[in-house]
Amino acid sequence: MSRLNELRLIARVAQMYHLEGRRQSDIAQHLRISQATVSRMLKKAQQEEIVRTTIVAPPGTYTDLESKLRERYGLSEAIVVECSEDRDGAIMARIGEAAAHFLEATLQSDEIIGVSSWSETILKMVQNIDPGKASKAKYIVQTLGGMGDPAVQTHATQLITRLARLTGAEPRLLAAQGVAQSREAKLVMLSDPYVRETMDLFPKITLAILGIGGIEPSSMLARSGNVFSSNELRDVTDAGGVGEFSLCFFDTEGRTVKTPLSDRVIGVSREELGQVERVVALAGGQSKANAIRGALCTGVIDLLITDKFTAARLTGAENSIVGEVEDEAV
Amino acid sequence: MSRLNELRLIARVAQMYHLEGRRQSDIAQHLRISQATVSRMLKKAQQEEIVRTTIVAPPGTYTDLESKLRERYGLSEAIVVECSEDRDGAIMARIGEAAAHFLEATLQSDEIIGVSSWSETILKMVQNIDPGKASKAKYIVQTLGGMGDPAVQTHATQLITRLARLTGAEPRLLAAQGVAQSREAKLVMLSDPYVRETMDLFPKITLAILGIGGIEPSSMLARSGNVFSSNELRDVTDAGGVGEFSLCFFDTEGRTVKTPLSDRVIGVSREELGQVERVVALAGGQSKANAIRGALCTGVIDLLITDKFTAARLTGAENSIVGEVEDEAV
DNA sequence: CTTATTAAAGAATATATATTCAGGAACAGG
DNA sequence: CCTGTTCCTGAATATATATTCTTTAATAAG
Repeated sequence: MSRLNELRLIARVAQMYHLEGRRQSDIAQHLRISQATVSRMLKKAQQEEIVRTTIVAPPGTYTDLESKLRERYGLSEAIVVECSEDRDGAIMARIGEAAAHFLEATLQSDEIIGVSSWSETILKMVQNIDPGKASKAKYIVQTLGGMGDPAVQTHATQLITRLARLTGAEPRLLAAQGVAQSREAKLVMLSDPYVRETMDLFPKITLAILGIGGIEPSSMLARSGNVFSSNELRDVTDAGGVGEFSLCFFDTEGRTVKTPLSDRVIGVSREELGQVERVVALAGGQSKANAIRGALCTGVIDLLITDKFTAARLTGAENSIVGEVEDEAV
Repeated sequence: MSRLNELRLIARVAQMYHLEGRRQSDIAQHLRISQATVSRMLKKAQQEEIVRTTIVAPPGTYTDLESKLRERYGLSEAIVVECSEDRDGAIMARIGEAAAHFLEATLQSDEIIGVSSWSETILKMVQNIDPGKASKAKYIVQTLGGMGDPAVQTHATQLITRLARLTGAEPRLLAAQGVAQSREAKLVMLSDPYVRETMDLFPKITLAILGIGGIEPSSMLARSGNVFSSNELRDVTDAGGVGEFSLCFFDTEGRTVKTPLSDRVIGVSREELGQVERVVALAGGQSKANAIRGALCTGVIDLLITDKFTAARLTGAENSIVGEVEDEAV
């Protein structure tokens, strides 16, 4: 019976503290007990579930999917964005916005940011950065050489340069092909002092921003400006490759898939990425689910920004998200 | 759109703080923002009602009735106890228990406690005090002389003495009649050095514990050991008197009701009670509702301990309490 | 193109809260 | 009737949190 009286007092203390917003010392004085006791009572109130705290996720946020992603793939953070339709265009736009906000909010001074230049999602991110909202970064480092068509290279250069301007950082471009014609050609390029200088920054990158690519010959070949032959791609898929970031290929379990191609890539290595403090991946869309899953299994990625549809596929919660869900195979 | 991204971040911060129990600085480090920002985000989360805190009153407690009592009568605190049946015996027992716990929990060292000796509810309180749980008080002061029958006087003395022992205090008895035969008889008693000594403590009382009495001739006369005549009581009721504490009579609005009787009472005055830091009243039961209402209106009482039925009557919430409610006139 | 004004953020700091510590009492087992 | 043990306090203190202050930059008005 006196337990009830004790709980009543605790409930009253909790009421004064949480609902009336009074200070503990004020409550203590009011009830002629010590502040320490009030603090202990409040702790007990939590334990006894006399106070219950609920987080109401704002509509359009997917706290649960984010939690599942974090737990399942050991991510440091996950951001799942609302997206009305499961179309790549819309998805990339939403992810880009979220990534831009994330960058604005959490960018620290003097960071060295590595960017794998030619992902469309990253482009969307850059387009959405509010100039001045992001604090000063030090360098924006291009972590992968350009691809084929000089026009595309220009885009990459512009993306890096623009991001550098937005963050007040110095751009460090990688004036080289992403994929050299041969191992020898790669060595030649590496001997270029400018290339070297940029690549020497790779181990100093504090924040890497990656796109994740799938390996469907069609898009891959197109994107790469026909640097790869169909045969080379088949080598990758034959070895189990399901996707890549910065042209580091991996299989479903996230294991590195090494092919002759690997030796020709000029860009940041998986090992170097593993050393980076924060690796952020931006990716979403039906076709990429498998690639993303593999990427997450590499353990390289700290933070994933994706859309709700992809998040649902990745967590096996296809049927639990609000709104229409397609039962696309994963 | 970026507002959503901001809210998402806030929700995540709230989640980490409230659900995962992480420190703000930890969260700040995790998200690469300053602790100050986390603090601000958490405040915003409250404002935006992303975090909702609820106090779940333990079953058997009546937070709502307590709030209403506090608000309606300007009480510092109110305690409403559970009580299965609306019977005076059960009610007094429950109130006594609650009062005992209250005293144990909130008694400070070196307090001077005034007790109006002959209320049965107070007796129940004393019976329920856990020896040693209450900290040391200084004096237990009897604030009203004994009533009629010497046997009853003995009870009063025992109550005071016992409470004194339980709290490690020194008992200060009022060796006098509660109601003198005449004004002259009162003056005689007041000249007694022991009586004087105790009464000199009245202004120094830091905590007064009162019972509240109604004025039905039957019980009142019985209780008083026929000190009052029916006529005297009629004087009181004719003047609008509805109740008393420490034989200070008042009407429905809490105004003092002064009759010739008043000059014969030997006990603490209403004015002296008004000066006391904490005045606790213990009272409940159908028959006393009106008296309690008047008592609360005097403004003398800081804290009321009562039962749920009485509380409901006092707040006009007869129909809103859980369980059976009698529609007794108030 | 200036010059207020506002907003937002982190560093420094003030304030509030949690925890450690020491003391006292109850209890159990010698 | 003693211990040793546990539990419970409040005082002192360590720690965490809120706020102030200052800087920076954006926006609006002149």
